[in-house]
Amino acid sequence: MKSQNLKKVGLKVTLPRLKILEILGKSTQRHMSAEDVYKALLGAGEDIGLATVYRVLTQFETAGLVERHNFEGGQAVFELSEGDHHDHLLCVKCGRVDEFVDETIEKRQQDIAAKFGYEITDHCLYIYGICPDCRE
Amino acid sequence: MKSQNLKKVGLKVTLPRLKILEILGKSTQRHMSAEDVYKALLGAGEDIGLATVYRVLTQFETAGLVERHNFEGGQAVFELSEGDHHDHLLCVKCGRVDEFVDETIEKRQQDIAAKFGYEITDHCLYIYGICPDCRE
DNA sequence: TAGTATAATAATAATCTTTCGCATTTGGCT
DNA sequence: AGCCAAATGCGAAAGATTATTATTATACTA
Repeated sequence: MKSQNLKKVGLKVTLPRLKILEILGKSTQRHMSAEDVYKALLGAGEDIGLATVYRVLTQFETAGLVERHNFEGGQAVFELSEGDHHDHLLCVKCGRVDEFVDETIEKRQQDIAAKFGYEITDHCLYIYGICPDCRE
Repeated sequence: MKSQNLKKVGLKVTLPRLKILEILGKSTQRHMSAEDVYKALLGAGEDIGLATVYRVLTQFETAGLVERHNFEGGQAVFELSEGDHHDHLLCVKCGRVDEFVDETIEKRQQDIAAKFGYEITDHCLYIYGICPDCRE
């Protein structure tokens, strides 16, 4: 139940928040910009302001319900957190996004951070390229 | 000689371009935002517009003279390309940036891209954390 | 070396993304 | 049902970047 998630992180259960969670969960694109979410809401007949979308997404990020990614191209995108960390492969032609997990890379990152004396808070790996479909 | 670099990539040798290259090369910060470069130019007594800085940096990026990074926090940063690819460690407290190269990670990325059928055009790995100095 | 076509710059306006401020509304609790 | 704090909506504002256009500088040619 979505409302439980919200309560758990100390956020009131409001219609905008539920609808935004629903959009993020149901959309065919896992990675959506605030604008994308806003348009999807309008399309679903919900009258929710863009400012609210931004505000809510930022709160969700802080609460750990969604992750924000700064891909190339100006706007940040958000995706529902599902416990598992993963990295991204992005097609520069069609915008397709694939996800992957690689334990070797994860471990190396830990090693590197340790070598430099950093305490890791977060990390992201973006591989840009041309996806199989766009290579003819 | 800097002017040779410019000619090589088909850009006219102009004062703004030379000065921007110089700033990027001499600054103590290797990673500068367009605004940083602009301020440095003003500080050096050069009267070059911010729009020109953006335009030139974008041209340099296209020409492969500089790399643009979309770190967290809104504005893009640029650094002089020096042949060698490297990744970044960033301190979320003080903004310090360290660079590293890891062959194991590079190889794994190739493997992953191959597995998904992507032809890599670019990639970036950002590890965010707290640097040794900021950990007391 | 002067003349000319073309590309680059400056300045400003425009655009795009994101955030802020404040009046109004809603949710959670009694 | 009723209150208080928190959330929303709307519009304005802020910040980053790009576009427009008239002016200026560069590269090339004679």
